[in-house]
Amino acid sequence: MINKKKTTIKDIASVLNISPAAVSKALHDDSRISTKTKEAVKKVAKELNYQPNHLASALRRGKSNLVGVIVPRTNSNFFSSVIQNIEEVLNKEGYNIIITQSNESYKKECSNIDTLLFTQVDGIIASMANETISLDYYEKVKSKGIPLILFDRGENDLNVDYIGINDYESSQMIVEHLVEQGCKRIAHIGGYRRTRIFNNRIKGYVDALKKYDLPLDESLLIESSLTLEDGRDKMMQLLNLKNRPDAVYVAGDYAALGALQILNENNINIPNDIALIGFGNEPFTAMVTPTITSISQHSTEIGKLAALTFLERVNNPEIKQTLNKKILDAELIVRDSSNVKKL
Amino acid sequence: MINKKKTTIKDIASVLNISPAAVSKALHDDSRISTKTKEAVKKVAKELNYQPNHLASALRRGKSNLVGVIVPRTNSNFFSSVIQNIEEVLNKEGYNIIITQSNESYKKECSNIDTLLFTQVDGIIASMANETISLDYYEKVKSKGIPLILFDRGENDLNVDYIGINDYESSQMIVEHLVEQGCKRIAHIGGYRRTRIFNNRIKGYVDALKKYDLPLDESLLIESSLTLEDGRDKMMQLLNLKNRPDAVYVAGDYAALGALQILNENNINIPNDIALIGFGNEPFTAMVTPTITSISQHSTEIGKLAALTFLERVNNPEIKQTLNKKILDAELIVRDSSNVKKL
DNA sequence: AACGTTTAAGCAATCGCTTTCAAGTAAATA
DNA sequence: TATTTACTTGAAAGCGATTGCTTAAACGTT
Repeated sequence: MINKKKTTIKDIASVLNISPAAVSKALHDDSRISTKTKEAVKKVAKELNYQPNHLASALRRGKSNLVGVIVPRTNSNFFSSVIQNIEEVLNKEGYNIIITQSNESYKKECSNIDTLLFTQVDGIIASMANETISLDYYEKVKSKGIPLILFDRGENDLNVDYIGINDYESSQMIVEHLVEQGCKRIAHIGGYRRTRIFNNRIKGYVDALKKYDLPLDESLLIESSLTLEDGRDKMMQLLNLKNRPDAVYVAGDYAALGALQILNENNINIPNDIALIGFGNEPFTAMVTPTITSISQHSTEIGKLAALTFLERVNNPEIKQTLNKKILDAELIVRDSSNVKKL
Repeated sequence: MINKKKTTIKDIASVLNISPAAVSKALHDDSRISTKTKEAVKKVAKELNYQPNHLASALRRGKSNLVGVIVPRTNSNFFSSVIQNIEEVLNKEGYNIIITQSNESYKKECSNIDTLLFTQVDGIIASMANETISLDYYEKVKSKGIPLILFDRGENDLNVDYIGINDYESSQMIVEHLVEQGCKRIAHIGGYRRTRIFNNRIKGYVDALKKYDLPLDESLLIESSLTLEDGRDKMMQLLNLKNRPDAVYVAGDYAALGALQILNENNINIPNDIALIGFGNEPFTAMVTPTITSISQHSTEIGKLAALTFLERVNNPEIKQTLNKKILDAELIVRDSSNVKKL
């Protein structure tokens, strides 16, 4: 039968007639061990198919080399791309990641945090659920003294690292672009105001209108959960206005898709009757008809930066955790849904 | 300052003047401990904000309560849904999952396996990368004696558990449906033959043609990587035939989307000129114009079954690992791209 | 020749928790 | 009263790897 007993450093030690301690040191290229012994140890280790017991070393060193990642869902191009880049950077440094999903639920997010703390992760990188308002649980993480890095959804007053894009500026770019297309009545289906990033997008929208001398019509500024369904509802609401908008900027791609469906179903010409812009640059924005203009959030950079920020923290525990915002510039990807000239 | 020293069972023990052993037992509701002591222990544990050290108990018990999951990518509705359901079932049983992505690369998949073994996972649930042919690495997992469960991509000769849908039958359903729509020249853009599931789809397609007395035209049966790009290329290839097909069944939704783009770009009426069917029921199939008929793979059930299968294995280690296929029936979701009658 | 320095490896204590076995106490039985 | 029996708890031995402290030998230096 197959040998199921795992080989330990003790086994290697007894083969070579040296102590387990020497084996451990040899495997870590400790300078106190001779090259000859090191080679012998490594050779035997390979022969016995030795696999270090991560749990034991983690216990001893008080480090699990595991990093927890919390995202609202993995089923989104943005998050899965962020995750992939976090993983790439951290794997190189010997860390593994544990991914958990909150499904936009605060309760699930809390239990995720518990799970991760229970697993003795060395740090947590998270993007908060839409629902999340209370920060108790994140305070808990902070109080454990392990690095906490937030991205995208998570700008906050927790005094921890944050990585995101410039939402305010993004809104400005969008409005500017729409104005260039000749739009005068620009609506905004925004996210929940209590979420910082959505609030920033709203602020950017409002200020941009002011900048271009466009009146702010309260009926054109709508708060939404930004799901596909709600995008449909809110778009319908806009269509029912006596004075319809000539452009709609939706703060999320899924909701933008819902809006697009309503427009198509009502045979409204996009972008000539109403131009449409989303946010997030999900792949489907380039797949639907017409393709949807959107904002790219630089998921690659965000992921890498988040990972690097964690590494910085974990390698310099003496530096006190403080607010450290890294804000990236976003990019407007112009597609058919807002490209009036082209049509 | 915040108390960063973690409380251990020793701390609780010393507060109550009992032994750490008693505390351990009390926390596990061991019958040998009096109710009074248990209550006292739990109260103190809460007061001291005790969090069990997972590493220590895992080391001691030789179980990490971690399950590794390997998927080609999380950025797909199918996989992310499977993952979510695996997580749901396993969390209830006290397991956490570590998700890794292979990005369809065999090399990455191997390193993922190494990572997971290193992390001392109690089992691995995986769907193999497209590239994966050699099974050495999975043999390695098997030889470690930890449960290995494969799903979707992974039907194999490894003699391990496998959960998937009935690909052969799915193809039959698709062809049957197309025949009902009046199609006579049905093309199939299939996946790589070496991958069992794609081969099964091809077989189902071929046999179904026979069943309905349709001739098998080799130029209508194409092997593809099933990426969006390749879907475009292969669709183009079909359009260039002297004798075009009147229906195309694509073995993957992304490639089907590519095909749809080409058809739209060439102003070919879907489904009247050419009907189109995908596979996987990715959300975007319901978002594009026209919506794409596709096969739902019951990701929910697959995830749950995979998790339950793992639990069965891990709770009955005495039962030898054997081939144990669980094949679910798939469901055809008819949409505009193949609904001739409706238009 | 005497002593300090390097180099190479071992010893033993931990990390925090679990588990077996024995022991102590109280209650029950003979 | 003596002996079981049941019930609680404690002591101690690890799980496997790491690490500070020693030791022992080899090497140099006056």
